[in-house]
Amino acid sequence: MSNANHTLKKHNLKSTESRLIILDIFKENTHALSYNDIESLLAVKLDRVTVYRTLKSFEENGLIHQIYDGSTQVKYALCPAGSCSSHQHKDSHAHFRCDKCDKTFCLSDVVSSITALPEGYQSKSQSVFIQGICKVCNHHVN
Amino acid sequence: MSNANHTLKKHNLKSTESRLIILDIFKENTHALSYNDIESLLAVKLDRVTVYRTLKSFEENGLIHQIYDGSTQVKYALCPAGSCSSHQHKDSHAHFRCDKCDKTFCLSDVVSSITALPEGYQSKSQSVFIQGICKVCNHHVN
DNA sequence: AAAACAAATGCAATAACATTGCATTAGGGG
DNA sequence: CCCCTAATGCAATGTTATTGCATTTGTTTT
Repeated sequence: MSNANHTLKKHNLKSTESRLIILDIFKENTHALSYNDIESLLAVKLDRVTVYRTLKSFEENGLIHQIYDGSTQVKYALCPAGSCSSHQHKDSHAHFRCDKCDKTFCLSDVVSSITALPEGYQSKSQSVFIQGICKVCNHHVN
Repeated sequence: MSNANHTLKKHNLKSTESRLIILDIFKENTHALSYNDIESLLAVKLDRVTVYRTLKSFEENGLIHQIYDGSTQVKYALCPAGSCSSHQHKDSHAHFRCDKCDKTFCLSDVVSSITALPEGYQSKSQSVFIQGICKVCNHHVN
């Protein structure tokens, strides 16, 4: 059984062609993907609805998480292995958006801490969003 | 000259009826507002396009900033006095979304710090997004 | 205070993104 | 290999946001 196949099973997802294709796309791309990104990376055309529903099922089963990075479309990225379940997403790692290439990355190792919240507020989760220049763009200095 | 009038002038915005109405709505609401929120708070009906364009002009002139809080619509909130210009938004304060009432607030005093970024990444700005229970909802304990 | 000009507004049309219902197909347990 | 359920694809529709253009309004100049 293929690796991707196994991943789907592990997350209680029936292994279908569309899901394998989309999962593959995520595994081959280190940055977060919007619906449009995925569509343009598809070798075979899949129906729009199928893609949206696949993303939804992946998300509900803890395989990917949503990222709001200020672009008009929601983006998705693979959850760090074992960190998310169908019940709760713990995508509390940092997200980094590059001002040059506009790509958004998960930085799993970056953690944040905050000063105390005002009286009365209670925090359940927090996440940091960083903007700057990514590794790749920093090396392509013009 | 009214206070709101003065605020508009200060941000190089022509003082018009629509702008005064919308600015007023922001001043009366401490949480971030989406287009729909604003529409339903309007006493007088304004054209959708006018509202969107007003928000755009406010944002371009440093009066409000956008917030992406995971809801389907972009939200807007007043910028902390004097912190933003037409050239750059410094909305690096924390944003807090309440799980109960679904409102999103700016917490200007909450600051965050992060651990070092991976080699090659360079940060220009960062912001924290916190989810939890807000002040008001914490007091309405059922 | 009125004319003149530029910017803001409102309407209609359309674009961009996302979801629903339903008939058909395919995965996988038995 | 059959059968049942879940996944898929199509068509239709919903939601959010933007554009072009004619008209109106705010402000500057005289």
